[in-house]
Amino acid sequence: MDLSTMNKEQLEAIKATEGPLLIMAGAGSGKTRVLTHRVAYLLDEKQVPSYNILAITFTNKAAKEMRERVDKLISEDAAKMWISTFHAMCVRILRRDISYLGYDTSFSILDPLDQQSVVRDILKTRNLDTKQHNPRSILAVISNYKNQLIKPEQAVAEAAGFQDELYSEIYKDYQEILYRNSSLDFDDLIMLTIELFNRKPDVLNYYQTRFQYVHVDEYQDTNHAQYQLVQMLAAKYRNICVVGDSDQSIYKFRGADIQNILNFEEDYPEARVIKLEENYRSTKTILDAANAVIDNNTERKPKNLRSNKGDGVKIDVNVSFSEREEGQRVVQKVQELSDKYSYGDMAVLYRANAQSRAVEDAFVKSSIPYKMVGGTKFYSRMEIKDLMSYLKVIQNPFDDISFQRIINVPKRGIGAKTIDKLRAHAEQLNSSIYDAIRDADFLGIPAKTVGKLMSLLQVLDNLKEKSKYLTMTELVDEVLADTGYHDMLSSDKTLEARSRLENLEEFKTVTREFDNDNPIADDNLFNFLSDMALVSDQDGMDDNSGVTMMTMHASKGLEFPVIFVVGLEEGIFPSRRVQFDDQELEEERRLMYVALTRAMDHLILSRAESRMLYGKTETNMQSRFLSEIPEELLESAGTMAAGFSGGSGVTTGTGSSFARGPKKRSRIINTNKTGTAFNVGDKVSHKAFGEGIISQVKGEGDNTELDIVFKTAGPKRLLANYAPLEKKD
DNA sequence: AACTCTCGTTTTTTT
DNA sequence: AACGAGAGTT
Repeated sequence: MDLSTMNKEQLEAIKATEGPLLIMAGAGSGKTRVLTHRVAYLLDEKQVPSYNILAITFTNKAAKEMRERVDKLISEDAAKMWISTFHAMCVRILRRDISYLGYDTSFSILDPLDQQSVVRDILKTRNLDTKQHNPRSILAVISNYKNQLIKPEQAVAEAAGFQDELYSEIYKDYQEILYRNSSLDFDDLIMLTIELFNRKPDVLNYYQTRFQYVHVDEYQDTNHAQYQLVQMLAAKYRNICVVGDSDQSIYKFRGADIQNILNFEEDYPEARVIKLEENYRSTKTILDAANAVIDNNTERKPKNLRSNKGDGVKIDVNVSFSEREEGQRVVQKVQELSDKYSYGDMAVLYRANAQSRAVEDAFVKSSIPYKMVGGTKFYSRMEIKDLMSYLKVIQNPFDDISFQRIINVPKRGIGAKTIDKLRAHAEQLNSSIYDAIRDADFLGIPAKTVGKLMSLLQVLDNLKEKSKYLTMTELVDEVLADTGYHDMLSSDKTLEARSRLENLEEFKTVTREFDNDNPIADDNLFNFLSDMALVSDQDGMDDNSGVTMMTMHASKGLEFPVIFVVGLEEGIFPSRRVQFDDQELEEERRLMYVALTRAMDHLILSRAESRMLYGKTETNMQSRFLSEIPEELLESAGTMAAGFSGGSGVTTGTGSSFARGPKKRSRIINTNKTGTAFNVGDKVSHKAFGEGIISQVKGEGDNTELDIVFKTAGPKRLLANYAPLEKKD
């Protein structure tokens, strides 16, 4: 193994194999390289059996990459080493021993949509309104409990106040339902692994003994439960190496606790701390900008990240009139740079997925190949969810959540009433819908429907048999054929149905890949489902062919020669919701820091003066983050109106005709829609509400809101732009 | 039971 | 603007 290219600190980190070690790795400081070499060093130089090594990452991608890179470095095969995500690791552990906790080993893993339907069900049975109690926020509370390792009983006991009491009760219901369905959500995977370890010390001891060397990547992103899990695993040998950068902590919203990394030295007083501060990725200009921005955070340990490269070129800043023009500017720049860089060398980053639209449109129009990471998720498409539900039910018949999804898809004439009866019966039996169907005869379900249910059961049982000897690809085909799902879509000639069929076809590339890696075994289906549950849309498509589009969050850990950051506007980034919360604001700033430090050579920042987002046009000032970059690092031409906090004089790129063309067009579209002007006192008539009088006019242009008192329908607030209104004289 | 339409909500980020 | 839940209709 060649360590000659390592700098002093890197080398130190690689060789400090014994005892606790904290590697504070700044962006682009060769963190992954150090980690992989460290593992390789353990294997090759220290002769540690691969069996004794554990490395935990947050994404599948990181895990995969790490394994590949380690494999390249070492002489022997390291198949027995565990390199996996927290969640995949826990699935593996639970799969062996979850029966100690009373769960079935063929448990399903719920995705967020499934979770929602469980919560909705609970709200329904409790006669609660989903409008007053938002399922998503309830799930956030539940997730919080689990991250804090608080069990339902404890949550209920400690609840104070009406909402706490209610939500903790819902948590309890939720957890019971999951248990009955042999289903776990993501947070359960961690929480239950810890519970397993607590209840079965010998199981814990097995893993403690096995994993003599524990590594955790992105340690700043661990939540309390994950932290706890790591502590347990490393308690015996205390050979724990954590790597992270507190400036890149951007997942607080899902429970990440930055204190985990900040307190490492207290947790392990004997710990060594090594700082990697030499950046090999970005030009000095880019790094200076990133450092200047992050320097505005008060709650941070100062760090001195040095560039290893030259100054490079200045940072481009574009100010556009609209988000459409912003997209066109990106395209223009992409084309400019495309003789020097391939499309795969470039990435466009944005704060929220909703912003991707305008950029995507521009790419489509100019036929520039692109790929989007995340966003409208492939795996949450209806047809994919349906197929997965079939597979889940075949694997785990107790999974009522999936069963209810597919029981009448395609339409089999099994309606809400029948399902209600089955559910009630299943509850009485303390069993599943699948089982309840066997008693359908006695439940007052019409004979015709009973027949349908029976034949469905037959089909599923058959498929279960088939699953034992078919490849996943074959099984998917059989499922689609036997259940009538394929026929349902192919007989429907709409464009939508056709695209759904295409998606299912696309899905088979995933199964094919799985089949290639996995010879047929008894538990093929289980393994496939486990993999799938933990796979995100970010994984897979590794092709290097187009410009990458993704959220800044998704970009963490990646690097590109050319990076675009769009939507640098107050209210967008930083997001409106955090503008007045200092802590949240610092988290956003770290996100900006992450985004900037993804770039190697070129950084192009842009903002739009007005933006149509979520159905309305808004005008925003320049993002404070943009203003925080020293002017001398920016490429400017011409002058524009000042931005946030006095503005640093950031300007348009060219002020050329390019900027004006779309400007006009957008304006025309806006005025066309608005049409008539409305004033207080005007009499109007509305398609549905009838006659009324305008009592107030708020906002302007697209945003004009009208308060109207209707004769019969009473007072309403309407958007002038969209309401079917006619002015009367 | 299936379909259609309307209404209201949503929009941060995700393993 | 887009989407989904729920109500109302056939």
